[in-house]
Amino acid sequence: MYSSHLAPSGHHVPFAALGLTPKTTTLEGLFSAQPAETFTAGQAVFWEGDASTHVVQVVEGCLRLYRILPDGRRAVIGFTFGGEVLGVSFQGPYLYTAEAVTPVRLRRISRKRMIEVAATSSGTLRQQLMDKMYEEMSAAQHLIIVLGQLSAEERVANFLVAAAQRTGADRRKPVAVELPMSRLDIADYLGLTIETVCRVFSKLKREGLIALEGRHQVILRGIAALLDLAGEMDEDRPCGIRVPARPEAALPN
Amino acid sequence: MYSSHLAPSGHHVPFAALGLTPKTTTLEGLFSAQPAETFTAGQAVFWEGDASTHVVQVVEGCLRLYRILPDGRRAVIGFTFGGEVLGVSFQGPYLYTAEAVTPVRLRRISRKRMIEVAATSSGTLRQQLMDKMYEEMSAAQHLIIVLGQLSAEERVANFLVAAAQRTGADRRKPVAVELPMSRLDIADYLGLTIETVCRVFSKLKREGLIALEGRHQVILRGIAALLDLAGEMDEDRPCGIRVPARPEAALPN
DNA sequence: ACAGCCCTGTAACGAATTGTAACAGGACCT
DNA sequence: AGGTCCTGTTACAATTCGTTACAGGGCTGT
Repeated sequence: MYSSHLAPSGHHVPFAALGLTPKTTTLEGLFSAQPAETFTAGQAVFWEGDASTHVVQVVEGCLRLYRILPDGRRAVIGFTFGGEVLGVSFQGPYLYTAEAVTPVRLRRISRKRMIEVAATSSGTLRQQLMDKMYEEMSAAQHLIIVLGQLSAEERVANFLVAAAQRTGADRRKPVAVELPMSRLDIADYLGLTIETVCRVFSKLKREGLIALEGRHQVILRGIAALLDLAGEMDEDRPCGIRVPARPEAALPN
Repeated sequence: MYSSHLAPSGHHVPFAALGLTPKTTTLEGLFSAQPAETFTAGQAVFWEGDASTHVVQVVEGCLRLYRILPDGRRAVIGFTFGGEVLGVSFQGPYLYTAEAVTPVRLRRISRKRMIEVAATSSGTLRQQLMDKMYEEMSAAQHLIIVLGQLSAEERVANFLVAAAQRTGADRRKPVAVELPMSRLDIADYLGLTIETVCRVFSKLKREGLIALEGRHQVILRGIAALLDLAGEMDEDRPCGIRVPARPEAALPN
């Protein structure tokens, strides 16, 4: 989401040309050697609390990541789309359940193997893993701010803009965004109710900022306005106003 | 915040006894070779957006970690206390500003050095770094759930229980917890206002669950009840009710 | 000691969000 | 085609939380 160290392949050529097993010095190399597995919508890929035995790369489709609270509430932590990698940072049990929203194709590598390879290979793979973790961390902290500080409208605007960005579409012109997940998924992700999500969608539609094409497609018309609504929290755009620390130094506070 | 992998020191003894340079195979060893720096309350250790040049271990005191939003709102991401390590997962710029709440003593290691050592040393240090990242990730996701799903009262209960746990105090008996940060810090951390935090504190006090000793100390009387209020979200206690995926498989959803 | 300031606590009010309920629309089944 | 189920939408009532205002307490500096 932040950097593009995950170079769009094109790096494996030498090894492929030699007709050898795919090189194991990049994440792509490792994953591409694995068979693709298929999951139907609603099927779980792994469960919260299970030993994190694998690292997953989604090839195609959409996963929702969530936890269930003791009282039954559900917190959706995130969504994973094709081309994205999942669960790199898990030294302990999986922190969430991953479930297919749409039919999904994915590849898995055992964590054990990943660690072995990372320990022996050159620094490239290690670097990629670290980058992935940083991305995961960035995404988590972004969500923390969305949930902690933003209003319902701001949250939805953020969600839409983030979805648009994920597709790599450029700003400034209307973009059609696929939202394969249900309104409930979105609500549980944004810490809102399904009704609030609907209401905000309707409001944005009335204001001409978006258009709804069926349940799973939204067309963003006023991206600039949406970005504005989103508090421009979309990108890593630190508003690093270096407020000189208020001189409370002497306080025991 | 979750586990206590950071054993409360007592590990360096052998090497120190030999009078050798501190071993570089553990985090503790690396840090203990660094001089302790001092920060006064309110002073920043690093700024959001800066290149993340160092990894920090807080020796004593309390840091608050926060980001400022474009419109001036402040989101406190977390607090770091003595014995805890900070910013392990930063491959890119710092994601937040770290500022001393109380006077702080800390040690720093340059990230460059950390990477070099991790690359050459045995797996121990790498393992420790990964564990730290997993902890950071766990903490972030815990906060996501607190901010996204819990009510004001549940959030405060959670905060108190987490603070108690951090001290390593055992449940079941009253614990005195130091809260060096201000009410505003707590409010910005929990996504509430200062007044709401106060109200909930008052309510918990009325109900006899806590007692307030001055502004910076809380005595938890009914930890069981607080845990209950907190939704028992305190520990990594996954309520992994393996709900068999609702058979929406056939849906295009 | 006193004034002044900041942080904190309390209460009344209002706004934002949520819950409830009723209805519309599409997908699937028979 | 008709019926049923599920998702999504809208309106209205209920609740939570934020806003505003003000009072108390501790620390600072004169």
